Amino acid sequence: MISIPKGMKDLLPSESHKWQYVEDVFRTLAETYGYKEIRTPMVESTELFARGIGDTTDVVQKEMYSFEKADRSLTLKPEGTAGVVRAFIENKLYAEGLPAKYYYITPCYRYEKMQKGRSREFHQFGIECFGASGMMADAEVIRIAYDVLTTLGIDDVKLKINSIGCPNCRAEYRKALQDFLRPNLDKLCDTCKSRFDRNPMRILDCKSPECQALVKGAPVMLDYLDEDCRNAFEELKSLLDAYGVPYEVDPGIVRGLDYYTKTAFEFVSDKLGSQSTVCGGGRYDKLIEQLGGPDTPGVGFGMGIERLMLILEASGFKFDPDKTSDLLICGLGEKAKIKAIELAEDLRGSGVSVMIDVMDRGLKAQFKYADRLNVPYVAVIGDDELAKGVVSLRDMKRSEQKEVPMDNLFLALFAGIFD
RNA sequence: GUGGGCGUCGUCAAGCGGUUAAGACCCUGGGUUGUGGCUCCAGUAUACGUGAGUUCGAAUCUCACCGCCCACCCCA
Repeated sequence: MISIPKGMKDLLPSESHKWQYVEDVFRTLAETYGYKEIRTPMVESTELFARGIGDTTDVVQKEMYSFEKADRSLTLKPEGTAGVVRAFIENKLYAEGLPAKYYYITPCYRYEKMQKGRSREFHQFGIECFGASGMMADAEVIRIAYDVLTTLGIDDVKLKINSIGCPNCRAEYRKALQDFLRPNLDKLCDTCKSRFDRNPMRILDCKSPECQALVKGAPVMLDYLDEDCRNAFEELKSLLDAYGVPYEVDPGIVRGLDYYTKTAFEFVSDKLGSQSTVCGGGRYDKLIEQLGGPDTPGVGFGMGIERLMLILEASGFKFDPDKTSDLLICGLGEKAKIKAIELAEDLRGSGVSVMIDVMDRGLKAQFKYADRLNVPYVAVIGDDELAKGVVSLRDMKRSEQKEVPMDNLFLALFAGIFD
């Protein structure tokens, strides 16, 4: 047997309607806020991610699915933003006027060890808003993510926000933090020692108790924001208030992708095991320029669909039952089968979902089949019905049956003849 | 890359050194030749992850490998 590669998962028919529902909620909401869908390729130049995400990040250093083809290094997209930015620049979409507002639904690939809420292929939907430097955009982006969650009935996810400043204030903070930690450098855990130079901010949310203790009283990024960044953060908070989005400030939120500036946020849930983030995002004012575009600010988020599903399952969300068809037509005998096909085609032309048994089974089996698949109506055509020009239409829920003229089948189905 | 847990029919799940390896669900057929869900009966299945070892004898004990899950790390 050839089995599925590790870290991959089939989305089976019994689950797909749930995904369709969730994706539809997102799509609809994004468009409600004026965002348009953009679809970019699965495969991009490796360099796009190396430069965009940052070549010191874990994602780029050890998690990318990269391969060589015709002397080019290509990579399966590990996240959604870089591709959208590339498309924005390459197609000169900035010439169409700003802001540019896009949403996407895409698979992403990261070569990681699997656990709850984490797989090597995962799906993400997200939005990007390019061109706005003010916090109105950040607040709107966060509001949309919040809207998706609440529309899906999720009320126990917490929003954490932070500002990680601009390159200027961050450099200063970084120094202050390193000065604070340096005396105890050798007491930090091994991973944190290696973080000290590379990314000291990560030490702040290390889980080892020793590091936690050493980090107590460390300087906080928020205290090192320059005036512009500080004002922006204050403005963001009041705009979120205006939108009615509850949040808590968490100085520990540090996004793992290098391109973030100022606003950083996460929606976290306690239903996800140790992978608590269902949605993450923030502002990236230098990314577009860094990738060769005009100096254009941006802000966006990505939401993990698998993780969203885990939350929905855990909170007992009731999806609409998956209904296969509206009607099953049973033709008994050769002539009746032909008639069944004609009727079925006719109804399908009117948008009704109709099934006909293709296994040549007995009537009883066909009724079982309809029952198993939750088909609400069954129409039987036998010799009697053929002679009279009717079908025996059965309402499966009520266990009631009536003869209906063949010409009237469509009307009968929607006129509530069993009422 | 580093830890921990677990692998018995399609699914759930007994069994813990000697059994024809239970049971339930699912599926198929039947209980008046054209009617489902409930009930009754019957039927189908190459189920002990793989390979060695211990033993008269292994699903049951040992080891290795593989796979799955969870945690560290990182993130959606």
